[in-house]
Amino acid sequence: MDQDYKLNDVKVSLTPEERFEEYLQSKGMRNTQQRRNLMEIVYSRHEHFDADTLIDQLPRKGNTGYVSRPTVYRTLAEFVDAGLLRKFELDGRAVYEHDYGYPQHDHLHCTICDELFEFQSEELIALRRNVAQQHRFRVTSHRLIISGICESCSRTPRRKRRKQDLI
Amino acid sequence: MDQDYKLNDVKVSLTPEERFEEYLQSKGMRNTQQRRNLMEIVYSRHEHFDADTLIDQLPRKGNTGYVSRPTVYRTLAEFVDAGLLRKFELDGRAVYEHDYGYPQHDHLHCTICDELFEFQSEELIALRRNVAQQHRFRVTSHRLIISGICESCSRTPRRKRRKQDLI
DNA sequence: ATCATTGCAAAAGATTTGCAAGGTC
DNA sequence: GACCTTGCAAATCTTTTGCAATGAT
Repeated sequence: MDQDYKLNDVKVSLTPEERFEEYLQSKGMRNTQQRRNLMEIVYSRHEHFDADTLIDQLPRKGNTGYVSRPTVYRTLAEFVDAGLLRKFELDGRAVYEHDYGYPQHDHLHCTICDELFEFQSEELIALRRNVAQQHRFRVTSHRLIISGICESCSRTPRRKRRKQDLI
Repeated sequence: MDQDYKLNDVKVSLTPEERFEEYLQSKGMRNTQQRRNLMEIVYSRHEHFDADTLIDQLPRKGNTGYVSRPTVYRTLAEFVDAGLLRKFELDGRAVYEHDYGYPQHDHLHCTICDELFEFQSEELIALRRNVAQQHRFRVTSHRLIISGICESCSRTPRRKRRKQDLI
């Protein structure tokens, strides 16, 4: 919670909590216990996650800190809207990652262990601008995922960590 | 149905029908009327489509040429497996496009009219190779979607053609 | 005749919604 | 106190599956 919200050349003046607070105020929304609980878990580590992973990290029903499934989905959408999280689709499910205070990047996706690795490329930004210009297209964002097999899985094949396997 | 299955520098010797026939034979599978029906519709035009769009183009239940929803899904998976179609996800639903006989390309996605525009970029291939090399990653494929607003929608804003709107 | 394939009905998985009860400003 | 938010239950949307009947070779 006391992390430094700078990474590489991206600097930000507000913590994610502060920024969310601003967002809520500007929308006439309220900062509830559930939203604070989720904020804390989401920012406790810098990793890609989906709704179910997040729910698994929450206290179970009946315990303090519990947040219901619909509220998790609703709050994730708010985090995205507030610019705190970025959302994308992988194999038909939604994946979230930190956006606020983190530089633009893309992903390598290992189809064996299901891990996501980040990389940055300025050439991609140039490419994107060129393509858009040729098509007279006004770009708002892009998503590049390179799929394959990561170094570790090339050496020591591991089984894919999948939802079904956890039952 | 009598198209020329060459585009740019990609040449193929078999029609999609022939290639699918080969695939079926090699797998001990049978060429049924349903599969032929779907093949014909899928190759009647070169456009991106999803399962529902395809089903909408089929005759309704009770008419000749009808194919049930489960069979449509099963057959699309076979087309992908046979290398005839490529599949990707957009806004949580599966989108298909011609693969066999068509060159590798990526997409611009207009978030207003929901249209997909294709583009090719050799720099992207080089970029992909470089990134993979740096991460000792063995690439099998990639997917780049640039989102924004197309030329036509910048001039004459149109409403998004969405499933819900058709009811 | 054998065995793949189909259509039906139902299930499954992820996400969303209506609404009454409760919480925040 | 006004009204935003929550949790529940149920709905939705897309895709998948079990299975008996049908069809292809």
